[in-house]
Amino acid sequence: MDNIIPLKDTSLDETFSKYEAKFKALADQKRLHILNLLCKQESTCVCDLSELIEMPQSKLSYHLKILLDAGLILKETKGTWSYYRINQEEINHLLSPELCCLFRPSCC
Amino acid sequence: MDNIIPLKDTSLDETFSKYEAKFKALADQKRLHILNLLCKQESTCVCDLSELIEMPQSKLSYHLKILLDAGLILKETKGTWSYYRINQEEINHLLSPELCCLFRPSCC
DNA sequence: TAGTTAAATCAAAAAAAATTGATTTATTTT
DNA sequence: AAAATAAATCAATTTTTTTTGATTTAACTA
Repeated sequence: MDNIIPLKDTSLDETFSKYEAKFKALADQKRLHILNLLCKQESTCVCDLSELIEMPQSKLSYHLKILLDAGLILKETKGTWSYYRINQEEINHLLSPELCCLFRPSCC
Repeated sequence: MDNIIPLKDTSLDETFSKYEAKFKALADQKRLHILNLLCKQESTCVCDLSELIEMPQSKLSYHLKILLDAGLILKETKGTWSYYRINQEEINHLLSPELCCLFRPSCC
């Protein structure tokens, strides 16, 4: 019968760890810019986004993966193309209504 | 007559830059833990916090400075002591009501 | 006043994250 | 089928952030 009285609050640690990943994903100008563009675009493929944001493809893919892993965006693959869009629900759970406006189409 | 039609939206860049700093401050487990503790503590000096969180003083001061520079906490100095407390207003502007609960005393 | 304590800062080292250009895999087009 | 395109991944490098322990400055305390 171990761990009846845990020495530390593990669930709180896990909570912090979870949000750390999400805030890390948000903690970058380029990624905030990507999120802002994805808002206005419905669903966009990497090559179009790459032109829009003026960023080389491999670099963009790197940043998209970080946003995807954090659950802030969603991906749908059609053939060779990957279409990304914002995960509005997740953004809404995370950010203030006021801030959501930066990352929500036709709000405010 | 320069810059009548700016090539880029500078104000949006500035906005992203501002939030980048704030999210960077939030993008760390230890700092989230500090914020959570400061919520429950009213106002706390570094030495007490250092014991609570089991973190050496210089390391704690480093992280407190990051939170302070981002405007997420406030500092008041009394003699040799520095008392830190959460900047509730700023947190509320930034995070969802649901998330604010993690960093707000007696909420939820 | 001398000794102690609080907390910020510093410089060096370690760790983590970002950038770059090339490669790979799969798909589409000609 | 061959050439071209989309996008993920990789390895090497660069940049940024964090950690560590020591030092400094100021203010308490005995």
